[in-house]
Amino acid sequence: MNIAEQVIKRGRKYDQVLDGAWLVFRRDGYEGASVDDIAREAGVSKATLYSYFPDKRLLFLEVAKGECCRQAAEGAEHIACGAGPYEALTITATRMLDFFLSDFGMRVFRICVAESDRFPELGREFYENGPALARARMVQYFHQAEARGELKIDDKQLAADQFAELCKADIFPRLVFGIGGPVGEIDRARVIKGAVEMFLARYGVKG
Amino acid sequence: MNIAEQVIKRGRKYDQVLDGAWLVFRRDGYEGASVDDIAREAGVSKATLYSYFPDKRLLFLEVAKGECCRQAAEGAEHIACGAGPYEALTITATRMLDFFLSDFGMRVFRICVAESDRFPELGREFYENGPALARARMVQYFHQAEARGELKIDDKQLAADQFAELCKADIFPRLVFGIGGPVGEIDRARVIKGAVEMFLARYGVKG
DNA sequence: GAAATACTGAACAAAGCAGTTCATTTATGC
DNA sequence: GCATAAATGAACTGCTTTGTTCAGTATTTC
Repeated sequence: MNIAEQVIKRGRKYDQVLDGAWLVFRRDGYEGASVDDIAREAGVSKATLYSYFPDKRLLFLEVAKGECCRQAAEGAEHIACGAGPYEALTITATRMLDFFLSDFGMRVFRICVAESDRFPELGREFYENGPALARARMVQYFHQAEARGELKIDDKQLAADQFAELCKADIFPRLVFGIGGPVGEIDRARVIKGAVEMFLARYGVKG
Repeated sequence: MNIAEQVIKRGRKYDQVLDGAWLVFRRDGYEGASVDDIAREAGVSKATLYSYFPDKRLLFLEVAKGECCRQAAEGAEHIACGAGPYEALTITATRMLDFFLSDFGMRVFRICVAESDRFPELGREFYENGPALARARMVQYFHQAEARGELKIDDKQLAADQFAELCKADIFPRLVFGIGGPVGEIDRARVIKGAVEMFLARYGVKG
């Protein structure tokens, strides 16, 4: 299946190690995760682990990069389908919130923030494979919508950033700081509707 | 000066310890800061430190709480002064960005995110003494502005959250993930103008 | 100036950590 | 079935960490 990979990094339990490491890292963070824990969780001896990766730091980087790429691949579905801008934006906002609210999204964000001193390249990697891609896709959509006379946007990049940010209103601080229980469907709908309406009030073409 | 405090927590170098601890914690994070470092930085022996605080965890909590309160006190200046909504919102946005962009704001945010598992109460403390206060003040301003016929807002809380979020557009991700160098005055002006214009397009009363 | 209190510095125990080593076992290729 | 490569596990080094202890020194306080 992946002969090339097995040649490059010899060993059949390579993926096992990565999976276990990702599990432990996202559970305990970088410092909190001990190599013994990772080896145990991966069902692999520590010696095996160290035969793949020279040290903990590089293991972490490899895990994080892999996750970023996987995330980018999954998010590759196009952002906006047909219909009018109201529907397209609503769908986009829903997708974004799905990501923010997912356990995965939150973990990745937390780790990036916490370890960006130790791993400067990590934040960049995540940003370029996540938010930056989404933004590029939005800008592209804005061009099309503008050509159709649905929207009128001068600074499209800023508009994309604004929309992404609007989707986080209320919800994001609550998540990040752990306030007020789980975010319900009602909260989500309120924020999404608010974001779309605000965006269209600014950039929509009346008609 | 503060006799009461000195009675409660005896010892003359109490504040020295708090100051040193805050310095080291914000520089190295919770795990990264060693008690020896803190004691050295505070100019105090480790034994003295441990005579004030039973353990590292509680020292950190005390430091963090103190900083949150101090921050709340400093931010108590009223958010919006006279003039029209455009000017008032611009001033508010500028203040918010000042905080986000400050070394202090970023540190606090990073620590809250990183340690919110270990210290659940910390995120709440910060949120209620910071963002929540600012929001309350904005909601209050919205009421006044609406009474003056300047704005028209149904869900004022959401509007406040949206505005705060708009101020972070582009800038916040760049800071958090360490992308693209320092944020310049031009970037700031662009985002602030964009936030105010978008907000007024949605909630402003045409005239 | 003397008694009470706060502080120091250095050593200490106990635990946890990353990373190494190696004799032994297991799987793989031919 | 045999040779080679991969994996094991357990012990071990060396280091850092938190938190304690205590004999001695500085600072208050009256």
